[in-house]
Amino acid sequence: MHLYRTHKCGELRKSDIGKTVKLSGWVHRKRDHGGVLFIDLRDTYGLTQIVAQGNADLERVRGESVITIEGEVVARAEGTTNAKMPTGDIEVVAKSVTVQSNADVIPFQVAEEDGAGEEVRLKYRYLDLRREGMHSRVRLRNNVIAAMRRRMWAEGFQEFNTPILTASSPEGARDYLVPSRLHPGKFYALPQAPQQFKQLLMMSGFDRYFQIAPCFRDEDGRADRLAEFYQLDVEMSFVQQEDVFEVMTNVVKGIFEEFADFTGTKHRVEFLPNMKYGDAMEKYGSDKPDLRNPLIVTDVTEVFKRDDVTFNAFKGVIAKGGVVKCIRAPKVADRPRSFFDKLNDWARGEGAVGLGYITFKDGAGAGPIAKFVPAEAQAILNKTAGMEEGDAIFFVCDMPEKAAKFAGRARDRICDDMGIRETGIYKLFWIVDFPMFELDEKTGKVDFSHNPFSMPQGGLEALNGPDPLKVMATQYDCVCNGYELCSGGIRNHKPEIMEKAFAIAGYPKEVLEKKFGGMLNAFRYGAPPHGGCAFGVDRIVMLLANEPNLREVYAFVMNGQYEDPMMNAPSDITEAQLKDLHLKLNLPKKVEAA
RNA sequence: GCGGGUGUAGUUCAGUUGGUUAGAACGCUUCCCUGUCACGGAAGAGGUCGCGGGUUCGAGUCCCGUCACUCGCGCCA
Repeated sequence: MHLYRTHKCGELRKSDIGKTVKLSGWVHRKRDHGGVLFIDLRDTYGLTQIVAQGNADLERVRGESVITIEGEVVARAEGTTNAKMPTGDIEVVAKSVTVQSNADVIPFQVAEEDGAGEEVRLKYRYLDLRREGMHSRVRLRNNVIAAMRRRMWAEGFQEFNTPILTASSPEGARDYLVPSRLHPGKFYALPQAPQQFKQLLMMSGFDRYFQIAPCFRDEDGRADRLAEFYQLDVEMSFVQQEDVFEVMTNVVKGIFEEFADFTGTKHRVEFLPNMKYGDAMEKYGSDKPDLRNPLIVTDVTEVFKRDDVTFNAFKGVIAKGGVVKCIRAPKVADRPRSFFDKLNDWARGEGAVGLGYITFKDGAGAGPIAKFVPAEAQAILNKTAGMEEGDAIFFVCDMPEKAAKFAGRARDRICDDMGIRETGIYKLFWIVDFPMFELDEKTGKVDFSHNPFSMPQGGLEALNGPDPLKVMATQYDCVCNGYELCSGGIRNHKPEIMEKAFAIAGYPKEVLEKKFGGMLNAFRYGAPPHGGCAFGVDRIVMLLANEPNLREVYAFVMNGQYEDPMMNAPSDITEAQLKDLHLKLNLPKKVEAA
C-alpha cells in the first residue's frame, strides 16, 4: 500500500464504501466527544471526516498538524450525513494513525477567516495560504495564467523568456539595480518591462511574441501596485492598432468570461467602444475611468465667467486660467444636509477648499452657491450640465489639469456615497489617442507624455508640424472597472522619426544613441512595423476575485513598505559581500542611528 | 517626501466624563462527554494598553514627541 495516501481528501464517495484507504492531510477541525472523536482532514482537494475511538494520538494532536490515517470508508448513519460537504455521505473509521508533523499553536486560525491583519498574515504566509480564501485565489491565478497561455498559443503566439539581468534605462520608473562583481562600479537593472527585448524579437523576425513577464519597479506601492509583478507581455509584427485590439480583445474578453463566476456571482463582461484619451479626461477626469459609475463631468467655466454670476471665489481662479468642472448627481436634492457635508469634508481632507454644490428644487437653485447664480445663469447651467428637477451639481474649480483630476475623484466619491456603482459586471474598453508630448506645467518644458517609443500619428510630417503638443501617439490602454489593465502602442520603427521625437522632448541625438543604441542599430537592419501591449496579470486576477488589493491574489508578496516579513527581505549583507561587489555604504543619518 | 486611519491577550475587537483588580469572542491548557460537523459543558492560564516624555492625587483614556502598519497624494511611460 502507498506510504501516505491512496486517495485525496476531497474524493471519497458512497461508491467507495467498504474500501480500506489511506489519507494524509492537515487537522482542519477536531471535535472530541470523549468516547468518539471526529477530525476533518484537509488537503488542497477537500475535507474528509475521520472518526476514531480511543486513539490517544488523535486525542493529543493539535489543529494544523499533518497526519496520515488508514481506515475503512463507511456510510454515515442516517441523520449524521453532511450535505454541505462533497464527502459528507461517508466517513473514514481510523484504524491506524501516523503523526507526520506536530503543529505548534498557530498564530491565527486557518479553519476560519478571522480577519487577521496583513502584518501577521504575511509573516506566516504559508498558514495564510492554507486558508480557503487565499488558497482558492492563488488557484485562480494559476488557472488564469494557464488560460492566457492556452489562448495566446491558439492565436499563434510563441512564448519567450527575456533577460532578468539587463541594462538600466533612463525612462520611466526607478530601476532595481544589481551590482556587477566582474565589472567594478557597473550595475545590471531588473527589467521594468521587457520592452526593448520584445521589440528586438520582432526585428529578429519572430512575428508574434508573448511572455508572462516579471517586471520590477522601484516606486512606492499602492494597493494595486507592487515592486514586482507579472504582465502578459505581447508584441506583433506588421500590425496596426486595430489588429492588436482584435487579437487582445478576444483573448482578454475570453479570460474574463471564463472566470467571471469565481466569486460565486456570474459577472457579465462587456467590451465597450474605444474612448479617446481627451474624452476620458474631459468626461470622467481620469485616464482609467470606471464606467460602472454613471456620473459624468461637465465644464461650466463659461457660466461662472458671466457678469451676472457673482461667485468671486471661482471668478478669481478663472482669471488666473482656471476652469470650473461640475458633476451632476441625479435625484439627490432631498438628501439630508449630512450627505452634502460629508462630501465637503472629504474634499477638504483631500486638500480642496471644499465641494460646492447647487441643488435644483421646485424650479430654483438652492444651496450655498445658489445665491450667486441668478435665474438666467441657472437655466444655462442646468442645460449645460443636464440638471433636472431634484438633481444636484457639485463644483470643482482649479487649474485645468488639477480640476479635471479632482473632478474625476469627486465623481467616484459621489457615486459611492450615492450607492449607484453598478455591480456584477466587468466594463472593458480601449482608450486611444494619447498625446505624444505634454507640457510640464511647472517648467514649461515639452516632454514625452507616455511611451517615447510609440509611433506618432502622422509620422515625421506630424512631428515637423507647428505644435508638437497636438501630435497624438499610437498609444493605447485597456481599462476595466477603474483599473488600467494594459498599456501598449504601435512602435516607432524608423530611426529618423525617433530622432525627431527625442529632439522635441529635448534629448539630443547623442543621448538617444547612448541609451538606446542597441535598439536603434536594429532598426537600421530591416525593422518590421510592429506593436503590442502588456496586460497586468495580477490586476486581472484581482478583478476576477473581486479583491481591492493585489496582495490577496499573490502567494508570496511584500508589504506596503516593500519588505517581506517572512523572509526578512531586504536584509543586511556581509562586509565580504560588499567588498566583492566593490561597494561602500553611505547611509542616511537616521538609519545609522537605528 | 506629504496627508488620513489604526495600534489594548496568540487573533479579532470593546473599554463611558481621567477613578477600584483592563474585558468579550475565538484560540490555548486541564477535566467531563459515543454522533459531532463553528459540537457541548466546567475550570484555568494568558496584558510593557506600540514606545518615550509630560499634565494629574490618579492616564488605556488628555497633551507633546516618536515608531510600526495601512489607505491615499506625490512618484509610477
